[in-house]
Amino acid sequence: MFAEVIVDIAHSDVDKIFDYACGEDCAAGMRVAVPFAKGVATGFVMRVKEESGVPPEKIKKILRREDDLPALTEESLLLARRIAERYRVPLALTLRLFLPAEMRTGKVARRYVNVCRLAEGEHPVSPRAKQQLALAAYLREHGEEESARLRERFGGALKAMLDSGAVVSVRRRVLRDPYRGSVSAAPAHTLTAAQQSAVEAVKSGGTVTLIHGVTGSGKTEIYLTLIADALREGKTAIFLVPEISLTPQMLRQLRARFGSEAAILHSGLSAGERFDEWMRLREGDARIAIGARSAVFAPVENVGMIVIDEEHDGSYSSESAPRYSTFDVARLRAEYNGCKLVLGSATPSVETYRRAKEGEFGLVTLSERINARPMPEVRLVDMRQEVRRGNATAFSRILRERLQNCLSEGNQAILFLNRRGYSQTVLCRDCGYVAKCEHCDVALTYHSEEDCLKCHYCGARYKMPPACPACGGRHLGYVGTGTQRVTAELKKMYPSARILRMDTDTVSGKEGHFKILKQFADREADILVGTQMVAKGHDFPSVTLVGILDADMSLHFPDYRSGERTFQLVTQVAGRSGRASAPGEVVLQTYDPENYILRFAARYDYEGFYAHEIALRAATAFPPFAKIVRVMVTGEREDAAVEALKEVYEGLSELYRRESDRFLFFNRMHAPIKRIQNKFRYQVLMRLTGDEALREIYAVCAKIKHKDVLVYVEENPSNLS
DNA sequence: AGCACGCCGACT
DNA sequence: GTCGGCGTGCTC
Repeated sequence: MFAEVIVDIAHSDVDKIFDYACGEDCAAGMRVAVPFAKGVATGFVMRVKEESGVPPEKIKKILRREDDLPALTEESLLLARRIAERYRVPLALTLRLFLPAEMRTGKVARRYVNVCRLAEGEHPVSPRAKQQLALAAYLREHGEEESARLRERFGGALKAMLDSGAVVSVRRRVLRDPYRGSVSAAPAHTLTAAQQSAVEAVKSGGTVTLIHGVTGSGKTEIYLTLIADALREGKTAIFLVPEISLTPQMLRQLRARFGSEAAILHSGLSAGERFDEWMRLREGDARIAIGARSAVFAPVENVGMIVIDEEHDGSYSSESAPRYSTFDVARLRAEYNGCKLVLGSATPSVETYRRAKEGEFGLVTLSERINARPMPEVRLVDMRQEVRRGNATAFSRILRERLQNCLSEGNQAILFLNRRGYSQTVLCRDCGYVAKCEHCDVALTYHSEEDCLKCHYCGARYKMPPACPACGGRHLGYVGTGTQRVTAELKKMYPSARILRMDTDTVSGKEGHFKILKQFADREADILVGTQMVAKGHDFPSVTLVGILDADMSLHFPDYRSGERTFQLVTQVAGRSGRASAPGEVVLQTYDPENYILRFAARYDYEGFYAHEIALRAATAFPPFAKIVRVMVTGEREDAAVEALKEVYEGLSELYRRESDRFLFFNRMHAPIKRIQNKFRYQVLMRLTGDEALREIYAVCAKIKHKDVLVYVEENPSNLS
C-alpha cells in the first residue's frame, strides 16, 4: 500500500504529492510522521493507493500515524484542494485551516485522568480497616471518582485496596469544557408568523437564502429553529458569527438552547479548550459548530444547515494568506452536503443584496420588529452651522442638550467616534510640519495619557516634541479629535458623569471587550465613548442616547465601500439605542447633512440606499459590476521590491495586452502608504470586468519568487492603504 | 522549510 | 593555497 502525502511545510517547492509505503491501517485524512529529506516531517495522507509510479528505491516508509481517527474528513481534503487551487497557495497552508492550531504544534493533546472504581466480584475488606470500608462505601455510592481526589480523602487506604484488587484504576478521557455548569433549561419559544414563513422559505428555497431583517426582527430565533430542525434530522450545523459577537451572553443563550450539542470555536478559549471543542465535533459528540470565520472549517460531517449571521461584516474575509472568502467556503460546503446556507443581516452588503435581487439567492424580508417598537429617531446635525456659531468643540449644541437630558433622567449614553487617541495628528501652525512615523509613511496620533505620539500602523511611540522639529516653532496644534480628547472634554462638561472609553488602547487581552461592556451593562458608567467596537450587537437596556460624532470620517474614507460601511455603521450604532421601555434617540453629526447615505440611514431606508448605491456602482464600474484586484509587493529592501514589482508588472502587462477587454483599469504605483513597519509597499492595481482573468493573475504572481520580497493578490480589498 | 552542493572574495 | 559567503536544487 502507498500513501500520497503532502508534507506540512508551507512552501511551494514541496507543495506536491510524495508517495510513502504504508500499511492497511493508513487512511486518507490522517496526519502521519514521515522521513523527509534529512529529517522527519508531519504529513497529511491525501489518498491511499495500491501502486505507485515512483521508483521503488526512492520510496520510504511512513514512520507512524499521528491520529487514530483521521483528523481531516474527505470533505476537508476536497475543500483544501479547491481553496489551494483557487488562491494559488500551497496545499499545506489550506490543510492547516481545518485543524486547531494547537494540534499542529503538538502543544495539546487529549487530557486523561485516572479514575477508580470497585472491582467486580467479592473482595472482602477487614472490618477493622475503617478507611477502606469508607472508601468502598463511597465508591458504591458514586460509582467512580478521580484517583487524586480519593487519595486526598482516603489516603493510604486507596493504595491498599488497589494492591488487594478490591479497587481498580482506569484511565478516562476528560474534556476541558469552557462553559461547564452554564447550561440551563431551554427557554420556550414560539415563532411569529413572519419567522415561521422565513423558516419555510429557507427550507423550500435554493441553496442560498438571504434573510434581510431589520434590527430586532428576530433573525436569531429563525437560525436557531433551522439549526434545531437539522439536528432533529440527525444532521449537523455550522453557525458563523462575527468575532466580536461571541459575547458571554450569546454563548449562554446558545448553550441554554443546545446544551453540549454546541461546540464553540473562538479565540477567547484556551488552547486545551479549543482542542477539546474541536475534538467533540470531529468525534460527533457535538453537532453544532459555532464560531467566527474559521469555524467554517469545522470538522463536522453530514451538515444539514449553515448560517452566516451579520453577513456584511468585514471579519468574514481573511486578511492574510490564504485570503479565502467565508461565504465561498460555506457555499462549497452547502453544495457538498446538499444543505441550505442562510445569510442574515439588517444591512446586507450591496453585493449580496444584488445577488438576491437577481434571483441567485432566495430573499426573505422581515420589516417588522418583534416588539413592534419603532426604531429610534435619528437627528442629523449640521456641524457647519455649529462652526459658524462659534462652536469649535466636537459636540453640537443639540448633542450636549440631549446628553444632559439623558443623564439627568438616569439613563446611559453611547458616543461613537472612529478615531482613537487624543487628536488625529500634531501640526505645526508655523510651517505646516506633520509628525510622521519613522517606519511607516503615516502621520502620528497624539495620545494625551502617555503624552506621546503613536503610530497606529506599527505601534511605535515617540516623545512629544516641545517645539516643531522642522522650524523650531512653538505653535504645535492638535488637529482632529480622538476618543481620548472626547473623553477629556466630557469630563470637563459633566464632572459627575462616570465615563468609560473603549478602543484598542483601553481594551487589553481577548476578553478585554467584554470586561468594559460588562461594566457598562452593570451601570458602572453613564457614558461609553468608543470606536467601531462599540457598534456591534450588545444589548444595553438603559441606553437611550447614541451620538455619532463624526459620520464624515467613515463617509469619506477612500474606498468604494465607504458609503455602504457608513450606512451599516449608522444603522448598527442606532440599534444600540432604546432597547428597553424608554424610547431611544440618535444624534448624527456631520459636515455633509445633504449626503444621501446619511439621509437614507437616518430614515432606516435600506431599499432607498441600495437603489442609489447600486446605480452609482453601475455608473462607475465598481463591484459588483467589476472586480478590483490589487497585487501587493512588499519588502524591507526597496530595490528588491522595485525589481519584483517590475517583474510582476511585466507578467501582468502581457496578460493585459492579450486580454485588454477584460480590464477596466491597469496601473502600477506606490501603495498609498509607501511604507508600513519598515516594509516598502508597491502595487499593481487592476479593475476587471469579471473573474475570467483572475486565475491568470494568480498564476503570474505565483511564479514570481524574489528573496526578501512578498507578493500577494487581494480581491476587492477592504482598504487600499 | 532545511540542508547539501557548488562556485567566487579576504585571510593564514 | 584555504575558509566561507549564500545562490540553486532536492526531498517520495
